[in-house]
Amino acid sequence: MSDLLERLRGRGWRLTSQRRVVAEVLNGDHVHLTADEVHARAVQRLPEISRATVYNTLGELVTLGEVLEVSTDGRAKRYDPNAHHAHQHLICSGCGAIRDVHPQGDPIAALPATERFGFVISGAEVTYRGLCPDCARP
Amino acid sequence: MSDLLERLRGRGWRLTSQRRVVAEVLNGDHVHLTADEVHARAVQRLPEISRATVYNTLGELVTLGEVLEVSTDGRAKRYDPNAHHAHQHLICSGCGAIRDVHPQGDPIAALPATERFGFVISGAEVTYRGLCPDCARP
DNA sequence: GTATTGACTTAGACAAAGTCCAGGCTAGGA
DNA sequence: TCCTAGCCTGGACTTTGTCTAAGTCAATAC
Repeated sequence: MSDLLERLRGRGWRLTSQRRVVAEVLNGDHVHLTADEVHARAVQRLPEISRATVYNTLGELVTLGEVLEVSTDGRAKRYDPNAHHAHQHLICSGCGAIRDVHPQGDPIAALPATERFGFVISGAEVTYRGLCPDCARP
Repeated sequence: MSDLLERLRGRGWRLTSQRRVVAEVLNGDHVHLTADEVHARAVQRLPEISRATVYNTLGELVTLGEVLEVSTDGRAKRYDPNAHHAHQHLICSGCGAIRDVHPQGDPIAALPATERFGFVISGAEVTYRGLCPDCARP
């Protein structure tokens, strides 16, 4: 946690109370929060923090590769602090619950050269969809 | 094309001029249009068609499994009429271009039972990211 | 400890994407 | 031809995110 903040300071980040709070919220017990959810939790610790600052900070963390942006449903983006461990997502079509999962093999390897159309491929994101045990119950 | 409309009529769909136009636009030469782009093209054929109708019709086509919704960048959703052929997407991080690609193997098979957490998995969506030949040029 | 300064933050306006609603219209069956 | 449930429209509204001008403050230098 303060690892993260120290790392960012080393990269020229100013260490403000707002950024500290956003980082703390992301590393709390809830993962995959939306920007608005991050803001709501941040406000509890720092009542005057603005929405714009939360958006800015999240955007910077994504740019710096410290946080992953996950587009689950085309609505609000979600932010995943677990960016340093390769993983994919499993989403419940019923209730929207998200779990981190670790499939076997590298999805990029599954794409033959003839299907790459000359692109330089930098990453692959896999989203599994299904019903969680609660939503699948009859 | 009229295959599609006949199929939908068989499912109890009313065949209105608005729905016909939306289906025609989707099957035109551009794939992966946003809802707004679909609307813009539909208006050229049927000037009084409303945005709400385009959104409703696209939503119904997605529900019926005739069209795929693709969330490329967390902004506008895009609609892919090629829903009956399993495929994934390759997106250029530079210009946003999208190509349909066909990876080898089934991504669902790559997810071991221990990583499914009791979910009933219904599908997997793979998004490859990279730079297209034009954007990769120095 | 104080001064300085440029990066950071704020409030609020704005924009884009999508949804909802009341009222009018119409495709398809009788 | 008539009827009616389902469909469409325009416009207001919501949600998510961005931008801007003015004020604030962390880090550095003195």
